[in-house]
Amino acid sequence: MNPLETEDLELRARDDHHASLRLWLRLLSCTTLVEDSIRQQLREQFDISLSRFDLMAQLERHPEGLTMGELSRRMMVSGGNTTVIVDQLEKEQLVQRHIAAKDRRSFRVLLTPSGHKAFARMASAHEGWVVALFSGLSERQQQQLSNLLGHLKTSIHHSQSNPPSEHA
Amino acid sequence: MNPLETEDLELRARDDHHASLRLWLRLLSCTTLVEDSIRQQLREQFDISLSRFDLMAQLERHPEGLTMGELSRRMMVSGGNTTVIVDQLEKEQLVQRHIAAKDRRSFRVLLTPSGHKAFARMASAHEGWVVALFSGLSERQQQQLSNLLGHLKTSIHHSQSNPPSEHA
DNA sequence: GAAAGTTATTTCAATATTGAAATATACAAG
DNA sequence: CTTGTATATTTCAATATTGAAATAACTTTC
Repeated sequence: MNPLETEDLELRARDDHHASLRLWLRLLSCTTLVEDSIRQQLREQFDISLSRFDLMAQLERHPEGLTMGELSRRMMVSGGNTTVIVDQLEKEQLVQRHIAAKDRRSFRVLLTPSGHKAFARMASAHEGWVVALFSGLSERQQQQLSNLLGHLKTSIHHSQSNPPSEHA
Repeated sequence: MNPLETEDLELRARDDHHASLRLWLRLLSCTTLVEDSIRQQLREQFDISLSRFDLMAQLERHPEGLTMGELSRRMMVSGGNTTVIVDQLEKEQLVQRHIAAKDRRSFRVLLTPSGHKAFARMASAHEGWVVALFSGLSERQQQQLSNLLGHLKTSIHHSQSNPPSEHA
């Protein structure tokens, strides 16, 4: 390989790096835009935090309930944080800790009937906001975006469980 | 329009909604994965927070310096937060508040020489992590993803300055 | 050149989040 | 049974972030 080719490759590589970096900044800024908008709407219209809404959304999808650990993992937050949020929601009787007979270390967290009702009201508005925020993309573009993000997610998960060796 | 057609449209609409929701959750989860990974690496290898790194990155790109307001807007965080971060970095002499003769309300924040040096070291490692995290996507896929996110970002910004009227 | 309004930053109190240590229960091996 | 180890949750202190009020400097208008 002659010097010129080497230089070309290095330039290419450097450009790729900058491209990945730009891509990451763009990804971050889109997420922040959407997240801030939703957070603000939830606060204004329902006086609820995004975390609490998210936790209720997880429970809605799992009528059989979830343990604290499952909730933490799904929401990608610490266990300590999950405890706080569940405590708050339980105080307002929107969720309930349901002790399992089997294993007294853990329990399932469930939506109460009133939690279910409250969530239904919010979820419909929430869905509308999300649809509106993404409506600048066609259905086809959204599908593409979703596919690409799916790839990305899988590959990150995979690389984290099988980290590349440092040498060779 | 007969009942069947109505039902079809409603189903289509509902599916689209769920599609946008799923897309949003996927976007969020990719961002969280990347962000947590970078945050952890920065902490482990350089003992610095992501916020502080981000602020220095903004300054690196603007050798002429940025005002507090510009920094807040670019980093999409509150002014109060920016003050705290600049205070910390200034205490460690990585940045400097440079008073402008013109307008004594504001000033430009600049990287100091040692800040510049420290950032250069970190930036190169950081770029490597980002490249690795996105390496599951081909160059072409990254380009596509970047384009789609660019559209999304623009359309959200546009819709927020020109909010759709509620009726008609 | 005051008064009124605007812009830039900081301060402060409230809230959110993490990560580590503490607690409690379960399970497995001897 | 008891000891050791693993798992599930909570507590707690430290850190991060926001948003509103306070402060200071500038600009416009009369």
